[in-house]
Amino acid sequence: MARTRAPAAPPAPRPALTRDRIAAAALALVDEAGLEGCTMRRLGQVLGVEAMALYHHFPGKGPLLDAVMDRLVEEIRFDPPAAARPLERLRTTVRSYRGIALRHPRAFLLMAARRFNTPRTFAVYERLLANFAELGLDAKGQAHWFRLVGGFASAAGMAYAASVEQVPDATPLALQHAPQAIPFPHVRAVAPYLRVEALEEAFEFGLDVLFEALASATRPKRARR
Amino acid sequence: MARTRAPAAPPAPRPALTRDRIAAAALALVDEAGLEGCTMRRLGQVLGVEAMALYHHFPGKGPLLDAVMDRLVEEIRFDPPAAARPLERLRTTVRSYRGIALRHPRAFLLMAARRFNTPRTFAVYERLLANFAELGLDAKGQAHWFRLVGGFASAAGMAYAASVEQVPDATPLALQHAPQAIPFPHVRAVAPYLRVEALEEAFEFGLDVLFEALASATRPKRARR
DNA sequence: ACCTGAACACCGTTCAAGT
DNA sequence: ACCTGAACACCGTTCAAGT
Repeated sequence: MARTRAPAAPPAPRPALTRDRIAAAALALVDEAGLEGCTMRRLGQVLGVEAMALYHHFPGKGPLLDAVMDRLVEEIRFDPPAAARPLERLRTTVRSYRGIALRHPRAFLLMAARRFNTPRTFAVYERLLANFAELGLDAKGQAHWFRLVGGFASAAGMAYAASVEQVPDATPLALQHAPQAIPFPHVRAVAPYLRVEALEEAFEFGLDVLFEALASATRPKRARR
Repeated sequence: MARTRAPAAPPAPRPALTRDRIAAAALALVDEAGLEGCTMRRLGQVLGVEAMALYHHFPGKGPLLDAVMDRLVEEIRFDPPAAARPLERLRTTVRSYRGIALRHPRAFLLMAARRFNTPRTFAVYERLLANFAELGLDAKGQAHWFRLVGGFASAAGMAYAASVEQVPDATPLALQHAPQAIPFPHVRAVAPYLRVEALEEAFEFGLDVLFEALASATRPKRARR
């Protein structure tokens, strides 16, 4: 019965339970076990505490997931204005947003499916929209380009997540494993370029198209020099 | 105890349980109760059967959700080649894909997060890629433009779904309900154009940008006339 | 204030049994 | 072949109780 670990020492003076420690453990658990594997009970177990203890720091699982998102958006990179031109800084930011999917493929769904609802995530919106504003876009233009560029980056992250994720209920993926068996000629021909190894290039292609269009939409019409 | 409905009649000669009837009921249940509300037990109840009976038609919930996706992709519109030019037919198809979110906001997440894995969904890929091929794109170009245009449409559908969906664990949405309280000037200025009422225009804006770029990328270089 | 333990109302799925 | 009923191993969350 007795576990061999820590024989007689005081029962592990575990660090105090805080919102930050809980959110960090939750993200780690999602990374390891997936969103459906991150349960209040397992999370409590990881933290050496009963599941119910978590409810003293978060009113429920929803707000806890919001805190996980707060941690994810911290990985978005905003270069200082002096670092490069507005368009190039924006490109860095968009790349880093999609890059979250590479490090947290199982958590990225939160970014794509949950609303941004916390002050931290709103601050991210603020910096991002400020960057669009720097390009000379008015409020409507900022919204439109944000939806276009942000939507594409979000979908690109999801595409990566879906490609590497072995969700338990997924049926076998012919596209990835047996392309020669596909009875559709176009799909068969394109399959190599839809594989996970090709996602990086496809993302950069899309970025180039979008930023070229954005550059030409925001370039001053006269005084072109 | 006795229910008033159907007093003494034979116990409702319910139609035979088939994969199609189950999938249709599942989609209706998702539309009504959301993805998390569509449980095997409730679905059985809707169909007048024990939950376990469903396992005789589907090996599990994953394949059942694949069947729901099969029903969703049936709503994607492919106009016949005679109807319009390839670019305009493609635009119709992309619009109709994002339109699924308008009719099935709670089910659309399946399209964005689950892999296409059934013959029916592969047939959709085939018709879509064939349309890209008509534009003169090679296999890699088809893949890249599919990722770009399809990703944008997918994200646009998700944006709509997230805007209308009252997920139970969502924290109050300041952006939608109390924009004047937002302490971020850019967010506050742009908020009106991010609301659900503005999504249609933002989607059409994105479509215009993408299709203009696609048109210029596939336009024959010489013989421009 | 912070955590526990038992309980409630659920899940998806397995398995043996019915017809 | 098709469906049922009981059971298993889970969920998120409530509530009363401990310290």
